[in-house]
Amino acid sequence: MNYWLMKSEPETFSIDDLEACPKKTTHWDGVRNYQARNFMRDGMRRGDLAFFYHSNCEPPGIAGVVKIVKTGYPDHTAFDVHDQHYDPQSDPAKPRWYMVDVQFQRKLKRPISLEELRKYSNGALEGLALLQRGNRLSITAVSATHWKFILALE
DNA sequence: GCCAACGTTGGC
DNA sequence: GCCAACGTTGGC
Repeated sequence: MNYWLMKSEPETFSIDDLEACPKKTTHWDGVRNYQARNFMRDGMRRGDLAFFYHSNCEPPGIAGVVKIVKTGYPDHTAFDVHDQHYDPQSDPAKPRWYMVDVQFQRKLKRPISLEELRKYSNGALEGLALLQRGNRLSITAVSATHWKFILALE
């Protein structure tokens, strides 16, 4: 079992939006970064858990927990000319971009803000990818130790 | 294969 | 809205 952190701008798609989805499940489309793709295509396993992180909002931070319920498969939005995430260089015969399905598990009892997480950047959360300088990666790995520590902050 | 220009992310 | 960080693109 692995742990992850997945960012989303709540104005675009929030944890409440996910909870409102049929079966509280959706596909995590639109990722157009190779490192993040590789995590979804090669790293994520069914049953893995991920923090749902709200980015580009006030305050940014971890809002809840989701579960990976379907492993990596081609991101069809890359094939759709009318989609915002269309990529002519991805074609169904050789897809460039992948996505997974995630299911809502729960919201945290209280959101854990980035500011709060940073307090531990030189301590218990040292090495957490989210806190690495200038990390804009939308999907990152979380160690089991860091996962437990963050949940204990609730 | 280098690297300048460009586009995007995301905290502030 | 600004802008630093940094991934990607494309000319050479």
